[in-house]
Amino acid sequence: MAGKRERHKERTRQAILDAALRLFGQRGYERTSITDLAQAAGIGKATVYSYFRTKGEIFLAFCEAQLETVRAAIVETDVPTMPILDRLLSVYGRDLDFLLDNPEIGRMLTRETFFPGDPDPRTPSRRLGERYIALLAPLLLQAQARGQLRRDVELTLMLGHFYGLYCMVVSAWFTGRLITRDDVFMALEALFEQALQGLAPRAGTDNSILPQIP
Amino acid sequence: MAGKRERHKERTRQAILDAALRLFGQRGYERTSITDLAQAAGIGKATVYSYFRTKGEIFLAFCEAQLETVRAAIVETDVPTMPILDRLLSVYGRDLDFLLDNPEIGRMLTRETFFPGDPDPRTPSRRLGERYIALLAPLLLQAQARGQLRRDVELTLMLGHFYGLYCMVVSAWFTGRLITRDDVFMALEALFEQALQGLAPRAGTDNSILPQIP
DNA sequence: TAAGAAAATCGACCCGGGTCGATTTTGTCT
DNA sequence: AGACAAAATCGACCCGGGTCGATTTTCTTA
Repeated sequence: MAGKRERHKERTRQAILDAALRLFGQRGYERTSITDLAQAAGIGKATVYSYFRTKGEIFLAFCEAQLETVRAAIVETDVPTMPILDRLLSVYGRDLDFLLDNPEIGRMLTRETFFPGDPDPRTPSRRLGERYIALLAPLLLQAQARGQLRRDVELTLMLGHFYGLYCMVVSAWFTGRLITRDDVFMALEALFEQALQGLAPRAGTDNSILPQIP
Repeated sequence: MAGKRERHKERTRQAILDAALRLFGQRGYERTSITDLAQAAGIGKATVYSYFRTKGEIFLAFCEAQLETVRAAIVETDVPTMPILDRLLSVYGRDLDFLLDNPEIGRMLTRETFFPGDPDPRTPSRRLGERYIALLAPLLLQAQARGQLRRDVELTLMLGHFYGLYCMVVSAWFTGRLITRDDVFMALEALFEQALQGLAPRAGTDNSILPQIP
């Protein structure tokens, strides 16, 4: 009988995550103490720390489970034949919906994704970023192949471009510059369009009719 | 004699900030406790809290002072006649230098600027964002007036665009995807160029020679 | 199955951020 | 000057995240 210990550990770990799911959802992250989690999981406080190194790590594990759902919905509703702009908006739109529906979690999660507190690069928060890349890279590659995107730009940079604009929009929501889902979504759309069209003036745009000042 | 009390309060406040400047710089933020600050400022611990609401607020006050220097250098070296791309790079380059030279402070500061922990919008971290806007808006307006930027795009959106890309680059540094100052700077330059040129294919670019796949 | 090693558990504890309420200082009014 | 109110100060305390080391449980192997 190989791995009775393993199975037991796995069950305990899951018990902690279950407790987190329930308590975080119920009282929120801040108002849930490690002791609470330990009690709900039926173990001692110190034992929690032999499963997770910090409270934040529990939170991230909790988030990964949540995001699994969101991501599933994303790939499900994605329509590969649509223009890249629509596809991108649809992908990020899902994520935005989740954030706006779960403000407290959303705040912490975004924060941790873009600017992880722990400088150590082998921490779970990195996986969140990687997940994004894995999700978006194929979209962009396809769009490149179809001539909807420039081919002379490194994939990473293009990915970073859209990712950065998304980050900006979320940040604006964070800081109260954008409030409703519509505000946020429209800003994202406008920025993505700008990214595709470019901010430098193009011939034929009405902005070129004004005289140029040297 | 109006305001003896005021003057005294001001002096105490300054004493705390001086202590912060010294101790944060010496031992770092995390390793400096409120008690340390209080001792160094020659007051009781609880008194600190009648000047600042949280430790983070002290940090932000400390940062504002630091950034004052950086900002001064920025406006000083800015050359209004240069192309907008160079001006933007020069502005953000200053900031990047500061971040890279002061990693611990830089990490926390950026984090707090983009994703403030306190949801309350009247907190000092907001001022950091506002400062940015005040710094960049004139640059962009001038560039618009000179025909270097599209005129049919709202200023806020354009500002957000560059700001977002900057955010992305800093985030990539944070998460160890970009390491050296050169990495970071080149990425920023590439992204800004993309922003100006657009990511959609343009006639005359070598990317259009490949066959298009419907 | 008994002994000893390795892993898991947990209560007691440390530490630091933040609060409370009693006490002192300062300013005001007569 | 003296009495009174308002503001400022601070030591003692609370709370929660995280650690330590002694104790218990499980696995190994002979």
